[in-house]
Order: sequence, then C-alpha cells, then structure tokens
Amino acid sequence: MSWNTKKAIEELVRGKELTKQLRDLLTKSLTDDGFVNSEDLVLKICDTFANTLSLLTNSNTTTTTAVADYYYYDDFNDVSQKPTINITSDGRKSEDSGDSIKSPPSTHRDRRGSYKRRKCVDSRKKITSALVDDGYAWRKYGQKQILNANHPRSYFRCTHKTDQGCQATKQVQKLEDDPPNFANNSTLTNKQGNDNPFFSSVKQESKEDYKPISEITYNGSSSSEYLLSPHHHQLSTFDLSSADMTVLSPDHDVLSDVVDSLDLDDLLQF
DNA sequence: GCGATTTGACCCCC
DNA sequence: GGGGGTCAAATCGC
Repeated sequence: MSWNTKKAIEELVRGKELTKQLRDLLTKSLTDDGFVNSEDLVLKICDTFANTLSLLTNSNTTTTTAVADYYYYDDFNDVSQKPTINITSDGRKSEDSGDSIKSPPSTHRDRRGSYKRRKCVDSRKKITSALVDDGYAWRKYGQKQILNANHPRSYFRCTHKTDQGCQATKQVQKLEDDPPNFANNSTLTNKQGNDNPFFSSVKQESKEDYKPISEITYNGSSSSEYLLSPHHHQLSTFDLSSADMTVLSPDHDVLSDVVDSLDLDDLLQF
C-alpha cells in the first residue's frame, strides 16, 4: 500500500470523525457552548475529502482520470454550482443552471431524441446518472412512465456492458412528490434496506458476475443523492449543495485498496 | 468524433 | 392486448 493510500485512509477516518462531530452539533443543537464552530467544521470536512482525492489523484493514473473528469476540489466550497433539477409535469426532469434552455425546434417535437438539455455547463463538475455511485458506472438507457405511478421509472445499465460484458442493470423510480430535504438537515441515513417512503424501492437485477444488492440508489431529490454500497447494503445521503459526492470508477485500484483495508460498515456507522 | 441523454418504437411476457 | 423492459435514432456538450 502506497504512502498516498495510507494518507487517504487517514483522511477518510478524519472525515468520519469530523462528520460525527457535525452530526452531534446538529442533533444536539450545540451553539455557543459547542466545542467547534459549525462552519469551521464543514470546511474541515471538505478539506478532508479534498485531501483524500488529491492523494488518490497523485497516486494512481487510472484514478486520476476519473477524479479529474468528475470532481473538482473547489466544488466543495462553491455551493452556487448546485444544479437545479426540475421535474416537469410529464415526469421528465431538466436542469436549470440559470441559462436559458434551448428548446428543440418545434418541427422536432415528435422526433425521437428531441429533448431539452442544459447548455454552458461543465458536466464534469456534477454528478450525472452515468457516474458511479456503487462501484458501477451507470448509464441511463431508458425511461418509462409506469402505470399507476406518479413518476417515470428510469433504467440504467453498466457503461461497460459492451466492452466488458457487464450485465448489471438497475431501475430508479421516485415515489412521491416534494420529498423533504434530508440533506439540508444534514441527515445521514444508514440503514438496512430502503424504508424511505419518498423513494421507491427499486430492484436491481443481477446477471452473471454482478454482485446483487437488494435495494438501489436514487437521485431524485433536488439536492440529495442516495447512495448504496452493493457490499454493505447501506443507504447514505449526501448534500450536493455543498459537495458533489461520487465514487470512482469500477476499475479503481486505489479505492479497492482503501476499501479492502477499511471496514466500511464501521466507516458508515454514524 | 465520442460518449452521454432523451424518447418513441419495438419486443416479450403475462 | 396491455404493461414493462430494451433498443436505437436524434440530439447535445465537450
């Protein structure tokens, strides 16, 4: 294990401790009597993850690509880059960065592939459905309105289906409108299964070598994303308004080292 | 040009 | 035949 990897682990552990403190700060409503300043604490946490990513970036070129493509340290301190996700009346979502959205020509309305898309945004700075959240690089390949469902169901499959034969697929569906913003409350859920009433239990199909998980992730809230580790069956929320959380590619050698040497169950036990 | 998303069409199963 | 899952053309951003 390289020095950078060890340091990355140390940073992750430090981040865990800081997050615990933040949890205490919020749940116990510590104010002036608290031993830490909340803003300072958040900055420390951001530094921790930034340091970790920096270490990983410098220690592995494979990971470097993934990190560099999808993550920028400055995003931690730049809440203004939070994308606004709008759920349209027909269930489709669009992201509004403040720029006008170019509508497809009216003559293309009925044409396959016509859709609105945000422009002038560096997509590398935000999480997209194609990014990995559980060790797989998901790519959306379909969306369908389900009978008696308020929201459409999205279909994802592994990006490496063609080149590596990965048969992993998953389905994502929102259950209810206007879920409470857990992230703003800095709530970090950690539980078996998905009993969150605002998001669907979505099955994940498993074929061949794919490691099955019983529940899946959902990214339907305006500012929070639900992540689930296929190995630990735990659900976590991250606040995208303050930090773009993502997981590196499935081919992450460095992360594998980190994961192998850490008890993620313990890491996630907030 | 590449890789991503969108979305209508198509296929399959009940 | 209807509903759900997948395909693939169209489109977009880099």
